[in-house]
Amino acid sequence: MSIKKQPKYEKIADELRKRILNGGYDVDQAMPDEINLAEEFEVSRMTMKRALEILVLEGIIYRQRGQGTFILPSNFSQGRINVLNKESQGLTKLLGERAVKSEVLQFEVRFPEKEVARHLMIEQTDPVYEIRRVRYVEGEAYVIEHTFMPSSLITGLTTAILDQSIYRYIQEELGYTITSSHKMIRADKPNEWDQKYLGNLETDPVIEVEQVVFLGNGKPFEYSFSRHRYDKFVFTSVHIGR
Amino acid sequence: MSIKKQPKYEKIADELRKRILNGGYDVDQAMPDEINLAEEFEVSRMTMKRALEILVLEGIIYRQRGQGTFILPSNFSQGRINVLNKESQGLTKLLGERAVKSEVLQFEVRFPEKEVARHLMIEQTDPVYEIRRVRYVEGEAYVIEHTFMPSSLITGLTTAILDQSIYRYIQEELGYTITSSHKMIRADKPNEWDQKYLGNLETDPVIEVEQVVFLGNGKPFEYSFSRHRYDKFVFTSVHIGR
DNA sequence: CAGTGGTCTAGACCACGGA
DNA sequence: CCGTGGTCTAGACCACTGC
Repeated sequence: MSIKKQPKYEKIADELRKRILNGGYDVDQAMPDEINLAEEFEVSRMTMKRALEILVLEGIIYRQRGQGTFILPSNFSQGRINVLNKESQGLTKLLGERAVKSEVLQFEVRFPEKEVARHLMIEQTDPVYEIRRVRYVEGEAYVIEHTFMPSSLITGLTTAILDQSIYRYIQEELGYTITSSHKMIRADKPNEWDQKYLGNLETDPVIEVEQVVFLGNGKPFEYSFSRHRYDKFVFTSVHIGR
Repeated sequence: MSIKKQPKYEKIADELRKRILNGGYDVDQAMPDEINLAEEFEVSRMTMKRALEILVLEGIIYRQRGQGTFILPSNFSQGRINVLNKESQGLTKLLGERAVKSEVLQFEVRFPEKEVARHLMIEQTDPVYEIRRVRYVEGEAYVIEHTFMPSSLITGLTTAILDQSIYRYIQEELGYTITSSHKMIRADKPNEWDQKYLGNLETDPVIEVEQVVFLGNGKPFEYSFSRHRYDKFVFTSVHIGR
């Protein structure tokens, strides 16, 4: 449904990813070399390299000079919601079929503290929305979000929107693209809010994600603290190289 | 001191990173465009793109078609040790000047459980080292590591090495290169070991990192669980695009 | 030595944003 | 329209691995 023009290297990466996950290549031996793949997809070698590089960064394959390209057996199992380093979509999209509901605890406009203004790259005289929501997955509380957004940028927010997905509103109604995010992940002891709304015991830790999210025009539009139930989430991350 | 051949795009990225951090470019306006930069560094436009792409992925700059390349004000402050998504070096290197010491709690060779063998991509009949260490930074306990390594791959380990840095041994003595890692980060309640060795209270959470680390030849050599004091670490991660 | 992936080039063409 | 970054090419040359 996405009408977006997708570059060749992305289409190829998608196709190869599908093949690999469906067992289209033998795990025990090298995949076809990049020259053959380039011929098959009728692209230049550089473009094929770029497609393969995506899969390398996703941790799906590894490549070795003089040897070939090999599939990396997928590690790690589940049980918790897996928040990949490569996504910044927000819960609603992350879960797909599972029902996500929100309860709005706070929704107001005010002047930001210095720290908030700094992260949003605005002046302290530019008003921001301050929002607190509890997010429920299939009726169970999973996350408390505490979010700041510049009201001049994200206009027309209503509680009706907050009940659903802010991200969808920003992308579909306001027409912005969301391109990048900077996250800090840490653990913390539960505070009163966590205990009250996440149903946490005094001894249940929370995972807090402090995040700045950017639009395609380079402007930060969200500065938020999300406190997750420790038994429901895990954060994965792949690092390559040097 | 590194005798390694460094590609042009890395050298350029290093130089630009230095300039940006030293205030060499005005934050309020676009950096020189890629054509001019390519001329300055006497490389092709593609190579300059690649250098700039590194900085984009590091979250230092952002680029916009039709607009230019801009510096992204560095967000986030400190107080805890910052474990970047882009590193897999191990504590010793991460800290540099700060004194890191280890206390070896366990060091033996045995046959691995099924899960361990699976993550290390070996048979259950291939023996592994099982190692538990407490890592101290300036005399204070920061992390408990529980590590498995194939003994056929990482040969000649001794307690003397474990007292220092395993990674240094692998790279400098065994001559391997460490290229990538897959991490899962989660929070947990402290167990007996955490409370005993990290000096944690019953209510202090820990951050557990489950990790598989790979050598340049694609072989996993480490499967480990590191439990960090929640008040000493933070994990950062930058996500770009699409 | 042959076969692989890694780097780099010079240039074409496209897409987007602002004047 | 111009100036920016994004995609893609065809090919050269290099570096590493294993035979």
